[in-house]
Amino acid sequence: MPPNGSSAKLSLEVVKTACSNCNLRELCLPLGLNDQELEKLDEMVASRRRLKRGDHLYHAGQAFDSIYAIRSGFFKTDVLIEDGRDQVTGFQMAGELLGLDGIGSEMHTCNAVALENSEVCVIPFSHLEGLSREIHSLQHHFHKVMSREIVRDHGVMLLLGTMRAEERLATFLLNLSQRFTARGFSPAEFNLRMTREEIGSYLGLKLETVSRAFSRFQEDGLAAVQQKHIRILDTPGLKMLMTHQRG
Amino acid sequence: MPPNGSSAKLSLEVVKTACSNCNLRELCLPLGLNDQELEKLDEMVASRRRLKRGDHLYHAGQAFDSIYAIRSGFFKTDVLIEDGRDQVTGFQMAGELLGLDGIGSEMHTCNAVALENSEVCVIPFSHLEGLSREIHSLQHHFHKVMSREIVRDHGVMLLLGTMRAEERLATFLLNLSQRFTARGFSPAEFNLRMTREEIGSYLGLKLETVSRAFSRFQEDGLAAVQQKHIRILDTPGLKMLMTHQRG
DNA sequence: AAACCACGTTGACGTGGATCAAACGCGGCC
DNA sequence: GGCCGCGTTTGATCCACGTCAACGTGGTTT
Repeated sequence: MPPNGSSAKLSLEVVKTACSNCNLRELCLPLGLNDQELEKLDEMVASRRRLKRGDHLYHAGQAFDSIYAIRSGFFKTDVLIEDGRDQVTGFQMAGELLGLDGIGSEMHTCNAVALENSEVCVIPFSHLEGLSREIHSLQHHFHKVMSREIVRDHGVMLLLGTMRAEERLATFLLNLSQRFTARGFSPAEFNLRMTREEIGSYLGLKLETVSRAFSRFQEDGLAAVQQKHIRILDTPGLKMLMTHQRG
Repeated sequence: MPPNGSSAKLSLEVVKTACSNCNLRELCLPLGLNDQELEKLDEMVASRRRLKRGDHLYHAGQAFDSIYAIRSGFFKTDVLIEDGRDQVTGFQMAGELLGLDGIGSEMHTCNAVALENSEVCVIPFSHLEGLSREIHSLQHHFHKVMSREIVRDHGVMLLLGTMRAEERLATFLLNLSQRFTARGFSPAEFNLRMTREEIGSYLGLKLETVSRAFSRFQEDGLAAVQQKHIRILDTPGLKMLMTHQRG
């Protein structure tokens, strides 16, 4: 069984799985709410949606009316322009929100694609705005989530604007590791859900460069890489790569 | 007198210049509010702050409690990390908001620096959250503003991840042009407030590359460039550069 | 007006990553 | 089991941009 393979084991529970008994509530929107607030939140979550690997949760251009909380699975978001250029803007995992990009223009501005079989909670945005007028802590937490998304994007801009290939990949691996850890998985060992090309698109590199950087990590004893299976061997070494270097 | 030179002429008006009679209200937070809602907004804007060229509005690490609406002037925001790397994450002009990055962690995560003498409205964030619980349209508009910031960042990621130097610069110029236009200035002629190095940092290029790209635009008749003064001569040509090309 | 200084331009050269190309590994499917 | 096809690895070559260096320019100081 793969370290954090959430793909297998179809859960049979058709039971009411609401925010109040969701084990992601400390990572997701409910954070900081009390019991009765949580109950209100339960009512807001309109429905669930299951997606198979490769399915689109939404497309760029599609009308926006809900945001989505990932219950399980793994997604990428990407933007593409006429001439065929394509940029992966992020990879999202359980507990994270999708669709915030659509609020501003009332339509989605990127594509969200499941990279493995996944399930999301559908949160009609007007309900969220309504409820966050009632529940201060929900309002505040939602603002924090949006703000953090902006900060995350700034981090990616820093990466794309100033880092060299291996620094980018090291940063990427450490970020994944940290997020897996927060979800109770191994910090050191995991399976990538995305291809080299998708990693490359996210990091502003070509797939060959990503592959070579992985090989280099392997040579240098920083990580054991076998296709999509990653084992981080030297976290401090990767951190060094990420921050240091230059000059 | 430069086309849109807001630098000179210190206005002596100490008059009450509130949102309700601010000529930026269609670009800024008040958008879509009715008269009585606007009055409430007036009360929320706690104070003004004037900054001279080079002054910091806030520093990374500083405690967050307010966001800022630019009344006049021009800013940059940048993040920098230990090893000296530095990424300009945006340039902001009148009517735009600064400080959204600070909500998530209760402290600012980037530096905001005035690139010319500027004035901002100080908006205590708790007041904004309070008022947006009362005024639905304010709440919704604020969410839109944050969302658009995310979308803008995705655009920059696309630029940094996939474009070549001249495409980046063309995109940058057209974006500035469009924003100046929205503020009633000439779409074709303006003065840059930032140095080549700052442009380069924003676009993920070195200052020499920026300079060369400007020279190339000059040669190709796309724009007349004289130090900081820019005159766009061939907007369609720049658009072509921006989107097309590749392959 | 001379001297200074920050910023910008231009040239020569080096290099990291892109591109092109070939082979390999692995899972899916008859 | 053997074939097929996608994803990955690896090598050889190329080129856009970075680096280093010299010089130009416009604005400010004295």
